[in-house]
Amino acid sequence: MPDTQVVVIPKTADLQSVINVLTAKGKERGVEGPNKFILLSGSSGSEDGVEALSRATSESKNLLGPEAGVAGDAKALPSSRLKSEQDCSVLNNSLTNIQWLGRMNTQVSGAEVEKKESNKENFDSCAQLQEPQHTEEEAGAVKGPLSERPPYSYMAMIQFAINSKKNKKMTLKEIYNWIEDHFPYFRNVAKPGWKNSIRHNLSLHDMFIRETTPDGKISFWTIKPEANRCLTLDQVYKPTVDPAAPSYPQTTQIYYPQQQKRVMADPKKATTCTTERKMKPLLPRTDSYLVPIQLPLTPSLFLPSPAAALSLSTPQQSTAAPNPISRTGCKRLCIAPKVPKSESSVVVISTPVPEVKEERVCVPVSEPCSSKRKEMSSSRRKQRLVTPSTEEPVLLFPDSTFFDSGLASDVSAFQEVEPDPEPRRDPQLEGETFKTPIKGSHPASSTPSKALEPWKITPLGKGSRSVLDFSPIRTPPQRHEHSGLSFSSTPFKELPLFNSPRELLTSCSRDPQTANRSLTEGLVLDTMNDSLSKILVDISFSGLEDDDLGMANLSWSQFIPELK
Amino acid sequence: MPDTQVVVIPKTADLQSVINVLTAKGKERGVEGPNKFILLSGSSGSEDGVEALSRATSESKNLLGPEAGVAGDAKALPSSRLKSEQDCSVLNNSLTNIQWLGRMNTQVSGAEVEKKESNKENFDSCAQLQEPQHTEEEAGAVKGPLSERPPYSYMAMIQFAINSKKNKKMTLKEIYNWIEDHFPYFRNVAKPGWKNSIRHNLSLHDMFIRETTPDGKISFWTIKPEANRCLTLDQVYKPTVDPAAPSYPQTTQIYYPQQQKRVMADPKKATTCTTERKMKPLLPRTDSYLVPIQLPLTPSLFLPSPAAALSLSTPQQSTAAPNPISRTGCKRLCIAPKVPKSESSVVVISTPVPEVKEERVCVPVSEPCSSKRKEMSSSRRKQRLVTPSTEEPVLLFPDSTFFDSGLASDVSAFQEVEPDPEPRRDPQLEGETFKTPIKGSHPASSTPSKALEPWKITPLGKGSRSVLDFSPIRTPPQRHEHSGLSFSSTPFKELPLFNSPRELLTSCSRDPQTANRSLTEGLVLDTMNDSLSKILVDISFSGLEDDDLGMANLSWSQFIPELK
DNA sequence: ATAGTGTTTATAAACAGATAC
DNA sequence: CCGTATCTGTTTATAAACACT
Ligand SMILES: [Mg+2]
Ligand SMILES: [Mg+2]
Repeated sequence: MPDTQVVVIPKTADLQSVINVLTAKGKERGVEGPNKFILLSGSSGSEDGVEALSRATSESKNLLGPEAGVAGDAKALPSSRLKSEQDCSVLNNSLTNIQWLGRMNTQVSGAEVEKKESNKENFDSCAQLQEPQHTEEEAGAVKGPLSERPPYSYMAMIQFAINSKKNKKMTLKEIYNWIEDHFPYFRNVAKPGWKNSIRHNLSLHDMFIRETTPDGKISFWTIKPEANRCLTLDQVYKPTVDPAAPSYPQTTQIYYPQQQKRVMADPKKATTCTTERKMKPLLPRTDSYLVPIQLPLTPSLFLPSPAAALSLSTPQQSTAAPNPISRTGCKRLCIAPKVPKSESSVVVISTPVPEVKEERVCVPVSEPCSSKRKEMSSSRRKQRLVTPSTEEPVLLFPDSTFFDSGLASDVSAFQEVEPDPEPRRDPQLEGETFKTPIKGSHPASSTPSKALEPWKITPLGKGSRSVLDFSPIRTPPQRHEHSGLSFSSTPFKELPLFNSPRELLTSCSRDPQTANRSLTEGLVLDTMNDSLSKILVDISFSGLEDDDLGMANLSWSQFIPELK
Repeated sequence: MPDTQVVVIPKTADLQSVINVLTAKGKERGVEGPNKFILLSGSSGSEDGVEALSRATSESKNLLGPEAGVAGDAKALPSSRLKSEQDCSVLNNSLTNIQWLGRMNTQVSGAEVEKKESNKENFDSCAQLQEPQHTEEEAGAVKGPLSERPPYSYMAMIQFAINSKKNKKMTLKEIYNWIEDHFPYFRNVAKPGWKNSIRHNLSLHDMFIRETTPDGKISFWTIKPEANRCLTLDQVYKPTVDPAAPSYPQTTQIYYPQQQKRVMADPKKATTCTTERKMKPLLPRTDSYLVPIQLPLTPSLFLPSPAAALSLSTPQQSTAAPNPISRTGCKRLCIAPKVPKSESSVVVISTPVPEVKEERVCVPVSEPCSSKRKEMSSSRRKQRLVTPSTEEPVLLFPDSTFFDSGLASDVSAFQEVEPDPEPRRDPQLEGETFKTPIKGSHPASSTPSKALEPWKITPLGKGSRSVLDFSPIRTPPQRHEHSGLSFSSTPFKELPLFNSPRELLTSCSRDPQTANRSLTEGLVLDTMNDSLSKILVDISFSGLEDDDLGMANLSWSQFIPELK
C-alpha cells in the first residue's frame, strides 16, 4: 500500500507531536502518497533502542545500505568503534522538524510586529517566524542557531508560502519575501543562488502553475489544485498545541528591517573561489529532513480533534477532493498486506524496533493482498502502482488500553541543542578542497558521493526514513493512450490490481530466522479525514525476500492474468 | 506559432546540411515543438554578416541580453573592441552539430569492425561512431579533437540510443554502452558522473519509461510513444547524403577494444580536489548546441527525398500519430502570423539578417493571426499555447528560382577547425579556483553566472538560437479537471484560440523606424511529413512591441471573449 | 558486502523574454 | 527613447543522498 506507512514510535516519544507531524505529512501527499499511518509502539524492552536497531539491521538486508556505500572509503574503521558512535549520533546528528520549529518558536522574541508595505490583503496566519538573527551577523560568524537552514525542501517552502495566502496565489517576489520572513536563513546566510533554486523549482515541478492576469501584466504562481495538499507551515507545527505557551495572535508578524539584499557580507568572500559550498550540505533528500527524534515537548496531549477518532476513510481512489476536510462515512483503512516489503517502509521515530524486510501488516479479516511485491514499496520509485481501487476491509477494535504513550522525558540524556553542527567553515584551508579529497582520485562509482564528513559520519542515518513528504498528489496514470504497447509494459503502472486472495498474505512470512509474528494493537492515522483509530494488527516479519525467484514470480502471473 | 521557426540562411551555407539538421530537430519536437521551418535566404548584400547582425541588434531590443548580463562584470571593455572580436568569434567559438559530426565522420578510419559480444540482435544502423582516440590518450593530454563532448544533451543521446534498437528498448547498461561507443568522449574523458546524469535524465523526464519483464528480472527503458520523435543519430546527420563519399554500409560498426571503465586515468587526479570542472562548461542549454556555422561540406545537394516537396501537412493538433512517417494530404502550413514576436524566433544560421522583433510572416491569404502575443514565442516558456486547432490556409507557389544556395566556400576565411577550444586544462593552478574568481564576491544576481571565459567572450553568442531541440512531444493539456479555477487562469494554457482576423496582422507593423516589409520567397520545411515547399511570404518587421499596451490589449479581449 | 539501478533534491548555469531604470 | 541591468522563467548539467536490487 503506497499510501500507508508503518510508524514505530518509542514509548518515550510524545505521541501528540508525532501525530502532528504525520498529519502534516499525510495532507501533503494526498491519495497516492502516504496518507495513512499505522502507529505501533516501539519494542517493549527498554533496552537501548539504537542497539536494538543496529542488531536488527545486521541480520536483515542492508539497512545501512546507503551509508555503507558512502563509508566505503573508510572501511578501515573498526566496526566496534562505529557502533559506539552510533548511539549518540543517531540522536544528535540531525535536527528534526519538530526540534527545529520548537527552537525557532521559543526564540521568537518580541520583535517589532509590523507588516510589510503591501501586506494588507494577505493574512498569512502562521505564527512561526524565524528569529532574524539579532543583527550581529556582521561579525562574520553567522552561525547562530537561528539562521540554520530550515528542514524543508524548496518545494515544501513554496507550498507553505502559496498556501498561506487565502487566494492561493503568489508572485515570485512574494514567495521570496514569505520565505525570507519565515526562514531568515535565506535572507541572512544563504547565497543569492537560493532564489535561482526557487525559480527552478517553480518551473520544474508541474504542481506549480503560473497564472497571468487578463492583461498579462502580473503573473502569479499557484498550486495545481489536484496536487495541492494545502500544506502550510502551521500545519507542520502548531505552536498552540502547547497549552502552557501563550498562543500567539494570528496576526503576529515580525518585520525585519534589513530588507536589502545584503549579499551575505563579503568579509571572507572573494578570497579564493570555492568559497562556495559554505552552506551545510543540505541534504537534498526530503526524506532526510525528518529524522529520529526525541521530543522534550509537552507530555500527554493526544488528539487534536478527539472527535475524529475511530473513523477511518477509504483512500478514495484519487479523484477525491483535494481538500483534506473531514470526510467521514467510509470506515475502512487500507492496511495493505502489501506493505512496502522492505524495512524502508517502517518509520522509526526515535527508538527503533527490529527492522524487517518483507514486513507485513495483516488484519484478521479477509482482505486483498496484492502480489505485486516488486516496485510496490512506497519508496523512491516513481513508477508505482496506482492506489488500489478496491477498498480493503479492515477490522477495527474499539477501545482498549493501547499506546501508553510513555511521555517520559528521559530525552535530556542526549544533548538536544547541538550548538552548531557545522564544523565546515574552514576545515580545509578554505578553497583548497572543494570536494573532500577523502574520496580519492575517482569514486569509481558513477554516483558521486560526498564522502563521509564530520556531521554525517554515523552509518545510522538509516532511521531517517522520511515522514515528511511534500511532493504533489499524484493523480492516477490518466489512462495514457499507449494503445498497443509492448508486451512487457511495466505492470505496476496501469493495472489497478489488488485482489489477490489471502493466501498470499499468509505465505509471505516464512523466513524461519527473523519471522516474527504477533497480534498487536496499533493506531491508524488517516489524514484524509483526520481520524485516529485503534486497530489490531497481525504483523508478520519475514527477514528476507529471496522469494524473488520462488513464490513471488508464481503469484504474479497467477493472480494477475494481465501480466501473462 | 510555437511549432514554426524562421530560419535565415546565408547564401554561403549548404542548404542540404541545414535541412538535415532542421529535419532532425523537427522530428524531435513533435506537434508542440518546432516542426516547421520557414527558410529564408540571408540578406542579399554580401557584406559581412556579422556586422549586419550587430548593427541590426543594436537597433532592436537587446539581442545580447543574456550575454550583456554575463558580461556585466566586464563593463569596462570598450564596445569597439568587443565588436572587432565578434567578427571571428561568432564563427569559431562553438562547433556546430554538423561540423562536429563531419569531423567525427571523416576521422572514422578503418577501425576494426566488430560487434560487441551480445550485439547480435540489435542492428543499430547508424554509421557515426566517434573515433576512439587512437589509444594515445594515456599521455595525459586527452585532448584530441575526437574526444570532444558531443553537442547533444543527455536526453537527446538517450533517445538516439533507445531509438537505435528495433524494439525501442534498452537496458541502462546498453544505453551506457551505446553512448560510449558512439561518443568516446564519455568513455575516455568524462568523469564517471556522466552515468549518474544518464540515470538522472531517465528518471527525470517523463518521456523515458521503465518497463519490466514479466518476471521482473530485467527492466528496459523505453520512450513514451506519444513523446517519441524517433530521432536517431543518423537522422541528425546522414553521411550518405554526400554523393562523393562512399556510403557506409548499414552494418558498419566499429568496435573499441578498450571496454573497461578505465576511470579516466589518474595521472593528474588526486592532486587537489576541484579537479572537477575539468570538462568544458558544456553549455547546459540545448539551444546552444547548434550555433552559427559555415559549412565546408558538399555544395549543392538539395532534398533528401525530393518526392516530399510541395506537400505540407497541418500541425495535426496533437493527437497525431507520433510517427514522423509521411502524412501527405494536408496542404497547409501554419505560417503563423503569430510568430514569436521577438527576434529570438529567427534562427540565423550563419550570415545574419537584420534581426527583428515583432517579426511576422504573413501570407497573402486570409489567415488567422492570433492575438496572444505575450507568452506565445516559441521560447523557453513552458506554459505555452497548445497548437492552434484551426489549420491556417497558406499559399504555395510552385516552382520558381529560389534559394540560389550560394555554395560559395568563402568560409575558409575563418579558421574552421579550431584545434581544441579548451584552454581549461590548467588555466588556473588546478584546483585553486573552482569558480572563476572573476565573478567577484557575490554576483548580486540570483542566477549564478559563469562569468565570461575565454571560449565564450563574444557577446554575439546571440545567433545561437537553437535549431536542435530534443525534448519530447508535448501532448495537449489533456483538459485538466481544474473545474472552476480562479478568475485569471493563464489564458494561453487551455484556449485553442487563433482566430483573430487579418486586421491584427497588418496593424502590427507600424514602427516607422525598423518597419521592413517585403514579399519574399521562402521555403517551408515541415518535418511532420518530410515536405519541403516554396512559399511566398509577406514579412513584416516591426522593431518593437510597445503595442503591448496599445492595440494588443484591446485585441485580446476583443477577439477572445473567453478572456473577458 | 558491494556495486548497479532508480528517484529525488540541490545548485550552478545558460539563456530567453519582460520590465525597470 | 534607448540601452542596459535586473527580474522572471525554462532547461540542462552535475553532485549527491538515498532506496532498492
Ligand atoms: Mg511548474
Ligand atoms: Mg522517466
